[in-house]
Amino acid sequence: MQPETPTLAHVARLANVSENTVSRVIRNKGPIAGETRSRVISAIEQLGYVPNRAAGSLASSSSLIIGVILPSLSNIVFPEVLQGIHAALADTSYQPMIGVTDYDLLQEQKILSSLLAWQPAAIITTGFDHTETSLRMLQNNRIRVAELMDIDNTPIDLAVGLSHRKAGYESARHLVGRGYRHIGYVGHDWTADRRAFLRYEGFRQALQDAGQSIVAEARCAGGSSTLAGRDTLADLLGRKTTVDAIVFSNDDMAVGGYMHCLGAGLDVPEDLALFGFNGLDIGQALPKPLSTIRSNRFLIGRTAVETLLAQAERPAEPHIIDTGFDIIEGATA
Amino acid sequence: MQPETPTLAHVARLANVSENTVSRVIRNKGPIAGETRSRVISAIEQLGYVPNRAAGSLASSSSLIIGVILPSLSNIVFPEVLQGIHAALADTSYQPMIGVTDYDLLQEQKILSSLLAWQPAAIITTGFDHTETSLRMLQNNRIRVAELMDIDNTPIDLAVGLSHRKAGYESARHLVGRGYRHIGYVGHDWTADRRAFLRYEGFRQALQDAGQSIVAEARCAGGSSTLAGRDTLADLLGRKTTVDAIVFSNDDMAVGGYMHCLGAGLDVPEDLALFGFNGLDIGQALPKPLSTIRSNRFLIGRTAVETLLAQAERPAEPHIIDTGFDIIEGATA
DNA sequence: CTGTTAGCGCCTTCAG
DNA sequence: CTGAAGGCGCTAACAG
Repeated sequence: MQPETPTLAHVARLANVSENTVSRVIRNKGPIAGETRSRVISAIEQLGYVPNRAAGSLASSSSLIIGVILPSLSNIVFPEVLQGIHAALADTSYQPMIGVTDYDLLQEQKILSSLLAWQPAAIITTGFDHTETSLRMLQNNRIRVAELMDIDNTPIDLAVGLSHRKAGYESARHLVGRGYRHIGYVGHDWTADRRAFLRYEGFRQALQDAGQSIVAEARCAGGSSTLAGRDTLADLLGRKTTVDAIVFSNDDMAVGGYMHCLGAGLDVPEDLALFGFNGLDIGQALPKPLSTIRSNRFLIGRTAVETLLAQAERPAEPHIIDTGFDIIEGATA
Repeated sequence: MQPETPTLAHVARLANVSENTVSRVIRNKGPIAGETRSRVISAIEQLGYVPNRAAGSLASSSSLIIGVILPSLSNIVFPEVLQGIHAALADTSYQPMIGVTDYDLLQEQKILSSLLAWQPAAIITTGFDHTETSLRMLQNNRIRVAELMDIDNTPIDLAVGLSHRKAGYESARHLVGRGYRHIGYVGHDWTADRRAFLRYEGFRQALQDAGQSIVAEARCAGGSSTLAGRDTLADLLGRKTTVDAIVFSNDDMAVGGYMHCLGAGLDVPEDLALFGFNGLDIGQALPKPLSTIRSNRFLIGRTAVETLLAQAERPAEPHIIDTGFDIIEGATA
């Protein structure tokens, strides 16, 4: 009753050719007579044949899987990267296989090993921090590897992202250019988020280059969130330091800061200017759109996949693609 | 120079057993002498052996892949479901393989076919709407299938979610109970989001049962978003109908509505009460936490995986798991 | 408790 | 332009 699922052999018999020919038609490889091809194609359709990917992978020792390793899904930034990856994969036969590390390098290593067991065509991961073992696995494997988000370092094969250091620098320049002279910082824990730290570094450097310094700073424990942004800004303002502008570690925190100002009756930006990072929708939907930096997450994901698929061989030299960033003027700074 | 990647045969030789024994140790299957097992394990570790999943899948005609089909990644709700799926998969050897349909059933069918080509252990998808072909593929395949989010219908195998009709009903009851008598609705396009429609239906029914009706309603074209919520509420209020409370199609829309009130100088809930759906963090970070319904997305994903993995065979009767919902009182209604 | 024997379905290599 | 042969690495079924 279960109709036996068709294999290459079934298609071949029906089309009166060898299995090999069918395989060639499917993979668009080698010369095929037009007439033969159409005969094969109609046999495939007639049977509703779908190739068994496991068999294909085993025989060719490489699969149509793209391994994707993300630090988190709760930060909307990474689903957006994933969207870009999906968009680029949509018209191909590749499928993403996903792992989430929770910002834990050992977890990354475990996931990497599971993913490599599928002999994926490429691995996409985040940042430059990996365990020794992870690095070794990646290097002993000639498959392509993309490291996303950050470009302030040398990748194994390909890096796609933006300079967080530069982005941090520019946010300070923006505020200084607008005449703010008492600039503070509100952020979250850096240990898991090296990029937030790089932005902070750039920010500090820019203030220094402008003859200023950070007048006050507060960081919460744990990751970024709107609630944490609200509470951490409240903390900082409780210290009564004179502050006229705040750079936040990202938009989540900044939106939280905005909420605090609303609740506390502070006018933004007259009483306090706010500046974020990422350019999330939620920031742009505030009564006054958030001044921030757009970080093109979708583009990062899409570009990575496009670049990886364009060339199956790992290039001799590591390659870096800067997807850039833009300042969103907004109305809060 | 490339150290040949070790296979079962290498491990077997080193441990002085047959390949089969190694395979049994790895899969924890069949009786193995303790001494043999530890010899095999140390050989595995010594070689850094990682099983080739493609070969395993081919031989067993079933893989450690869980196919996951989501309608979208831009709505934070689905990444949250994905988190739940990941959490339940974390300590297993299963890997999720993900597809995104953009709310298009034909796209779902294509993704389903690609996923099935990997002979996954199970398929997790969303809602009850599928093409005929998709249904046939799922039914001819004895693998387990979960349909998430919604339980207002009969699933193929397993449904995990909540009754959106009931949730809509309860939101109206809440508002009526609070004394609101001029209740409106602000939503987005239902054609792609059947669940939003079900909530609306329940909402309408509850008002009717209470001898009331929807005094005004506005729906934007396209999906839900904070910006759309802001603009659509503005539209509705522009009509000058008397309204004292609004039920939104979800929290994104409701947060947008809150933003409109802030900008327009309307006091919430004195001038206008707002009620959402989902219980997103952002709603709870508003100066007044949003009154809404918590929909337990993480739990839905986790429960689905746990239930699917608990039993490899599809049960005789379709099964429904209600993950429920809670009213979050909040301060906006 | 362990080993032997056959494939799983496809792709690669080599002939023709 | 097409076909035949062999094997990818693992697991299932059966012996012993």
